[in-house]
Amino acid sequence: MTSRDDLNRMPGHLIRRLNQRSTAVFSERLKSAPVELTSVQYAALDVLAREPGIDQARLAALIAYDRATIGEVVKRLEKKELVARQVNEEDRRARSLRLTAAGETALAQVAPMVAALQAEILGNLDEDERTQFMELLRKAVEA
Amino acid sequence: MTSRDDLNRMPGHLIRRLNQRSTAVFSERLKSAPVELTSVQYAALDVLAREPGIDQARLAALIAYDRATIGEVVKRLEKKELVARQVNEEDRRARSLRLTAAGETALAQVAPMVAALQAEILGNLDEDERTQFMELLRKAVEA
DNA sequence: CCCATTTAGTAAGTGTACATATTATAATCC
DNA sequence: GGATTATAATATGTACACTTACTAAATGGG
Repeated sequence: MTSRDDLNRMPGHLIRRLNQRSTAVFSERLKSAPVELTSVQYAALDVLAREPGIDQARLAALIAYDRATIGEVVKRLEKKELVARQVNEEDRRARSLRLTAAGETALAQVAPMVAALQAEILGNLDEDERTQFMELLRKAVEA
Repeated sequence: MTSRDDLNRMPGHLIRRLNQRSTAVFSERLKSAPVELTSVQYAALDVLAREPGIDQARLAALIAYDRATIGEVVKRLEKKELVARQVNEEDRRARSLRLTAAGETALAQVAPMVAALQAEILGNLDEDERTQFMELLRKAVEA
């Protein structure tokens, strides 16, 4: 007999499925938010609140994306008027990024929802398992 | 002081980063393959080898994707002549899918590479941790 | 048998995600 | 200080990934 279910023993496949679940939970919960955001958009806002004035390259590095993707994400956030972008006069290649007032408000409203939904992503695990899993996850992702 | 590093304590963020690592390892290793495949394309070939003749809806269900995405993936595999698609005469809405000879060959060549790269995805974990992690991952993803 | 519902696939639209190339600007080296 | 090199952003192209809407075909109930 050939081995059944090979795919479901592969880390790559299971990781993809968990990520899928993660984004599904995120967008489902965010539907009831005053401002609808994707998880990437949320991550960007979160970082910009902590480090106002950084440019797109630094933002990309901080949330672990390539610059091209972040360029698109920022463009959409700018369109929604949650982020303002201006040429950095010290380095005219760079665009300095900041939250707008609406961006600050949106982040404040959404942050608790995002925090709350995290447990649901790992809803099949109990408290202990979740802690354990997070520890291993952190280690697996380390530089 | 505000809490530093919130993002890096969130399952969602870490899961995304691990998935990112997973796909990066996959495409990096597959560059030296005789046929270059994405991880989704590989998953599709793998399932079709086990269950020849299934339609796109069933394929989508087995690898946990939506039908629209699988439609695109299959279209590309058909273009590469790795998969053949024909109208199911018992249900003319459905398209019956099979590997071509080239598809069988490609899968046979690539399967060992894919199996080998899985450990690398969790390369930051030791043997024990990997086992543990896989157990929790499986549980987290369960229906 | 006929209509309502369901289902398979496709189409259209949005949003990542990344590689590669190009442009503008900055920094460095000779 | 002019050429070389590096970097920020944008542009282009490919491949997911999902939602909603649509078409065609099958099914189930009355």
